[in-house]
Amino acid sequence: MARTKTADKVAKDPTVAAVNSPGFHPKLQAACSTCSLAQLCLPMGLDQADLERMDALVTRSDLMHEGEYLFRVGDPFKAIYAVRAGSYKSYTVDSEGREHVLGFHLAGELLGLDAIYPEKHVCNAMALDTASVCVMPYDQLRALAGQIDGLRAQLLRLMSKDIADAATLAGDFTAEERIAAFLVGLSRRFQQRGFSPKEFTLTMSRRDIANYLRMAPETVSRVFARFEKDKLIAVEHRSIRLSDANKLHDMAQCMGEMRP
Amino acid sequence: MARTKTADKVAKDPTVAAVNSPGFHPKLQAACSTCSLAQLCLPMGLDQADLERMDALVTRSDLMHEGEYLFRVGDPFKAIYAVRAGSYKSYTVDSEGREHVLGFHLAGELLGLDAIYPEKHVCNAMALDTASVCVMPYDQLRALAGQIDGLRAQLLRLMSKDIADAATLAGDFTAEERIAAFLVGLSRRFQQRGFSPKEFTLTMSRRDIANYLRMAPETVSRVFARFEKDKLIAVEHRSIRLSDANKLHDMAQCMGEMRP
DNA sequence: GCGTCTAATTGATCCAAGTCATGGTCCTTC
DNA sequence: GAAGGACCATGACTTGGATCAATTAGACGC
Repeated sequence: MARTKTADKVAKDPTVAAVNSPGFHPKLQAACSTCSLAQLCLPMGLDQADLERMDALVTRSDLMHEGEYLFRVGDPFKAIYAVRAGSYKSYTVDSEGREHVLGFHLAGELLGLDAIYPEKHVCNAMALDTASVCVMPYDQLRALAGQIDGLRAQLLRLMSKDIADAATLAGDFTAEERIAAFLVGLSRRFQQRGFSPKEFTLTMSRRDIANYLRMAPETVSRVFARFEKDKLIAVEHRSIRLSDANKLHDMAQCMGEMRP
Repeated sequence: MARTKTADKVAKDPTVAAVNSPGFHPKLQAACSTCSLAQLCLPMGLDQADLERMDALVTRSDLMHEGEYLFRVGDPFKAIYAVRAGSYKSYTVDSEGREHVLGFHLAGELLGLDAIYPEKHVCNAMALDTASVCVMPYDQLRALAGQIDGLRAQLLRLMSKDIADAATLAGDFTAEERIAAFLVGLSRRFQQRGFSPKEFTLTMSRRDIANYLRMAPETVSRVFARFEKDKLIAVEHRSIRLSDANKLHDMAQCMGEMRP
């Protein structure tokens, strides 16, 4: 069945929209020049002088807690965000009240790129755990991207990647293929961030995973159970161990890379 | 059922890869400064002087015929293309041999953006009818985007739009919702290009539409038939008349905008 | 420690859409 | 203009995964 009737209502009560709320005043300088994520993030490849110019425009948000919003649909678009720590999900709610998870965002990944065109946010971004972001005011970022070739190139690269990844996700694949690709993609992303690619903890609920992968939460449970029976993974609550990454990789192969 | 087993093999024989083939030498200057599509395309909003700088880097391709390739998976990424006339489809073929249509591209729309990150093409782009493109060598384009604020802004806007559109398409919707959104989206795009939003001709086959929308070709036929019975549309071969655009729009509402 | 709440699992049933099969229509091509 | 071949439409049947229902397991407050 194509559409999950379970693509259900928003889980959490709308709590504070941390960054755009009136009481929020990011003041802390961030420092791309000393950030361990710089090689995954926008400053990739910049030299020391250019990193310092980045530092001048980037500020960090306060710590946000699970369920808090970074931005909401309709908020004016002011800045691109880079996840500094923790993780976020982005999602929309359609006119039928169904929720659609667009992505999960880990440290070093950008949020808000889809708001450039309409100049307002078109999705909600919610912290999945204790998290924070670097705030890059778009006008300033765009201006700096005019001056620094490497920054401009990397911004375009990262947007290009988002386009390709979204297109892959849109493809027609079975539940098993999608889940395998999801796990393999997460594994790779954790590895890039210096964590174990074999064992990691999911910060998102089964419901969010299901919603992201266009299936019912029950299907996620069942496929996890089947994968466990087939000794591909070991699941316990939200911690996952990939026991047979090769087999999983084969199953995910058809989707190529995926960036959940 | 999630995956269309009918996500079938490539339809046409691989014919000449027109632009990247050895014999292809685009020489004709294109002229953004006099192009009627400039307000939809990359040069949107540029002044006369900047348009002339665009003219200097843009060349036009020869006319291509139905079934010819603009680029193929694995081709080195050299340029972004803007559709000048006619239409293209972009698609991948996965490791199981299933075809996945990523999009249909009309005049003024860009092709090749997903190749920036990997520096090679990750999909095939095939002409659906007699068509041509403007060729914008990426290195030069990126350099010029550093110098012209409006060009940089528009490039980022268009990529932002692609990200949002791909995410929408990835969502979980019924066959009827997806087809309604497809028709409404096409209608709007034809209108933007000065054609009737009520009556237009599909350049793509039912099979391509189905593949793009993640369903079987039979489902497209059946939904078309149902829409016709309900007096929403009138179909004859590949020409479509939207008889009740409002109703269609309501059905598509849940997907927001869509750019097939 | 005990009640409450929500997330997750598991089983039973159902249905939207996929698959298979047939026939029709419109091109080409020789 | 006959033969071959894409397309496309439509009916009959099947099925992957959704839905519904019941149960269990943590998490949190008091």
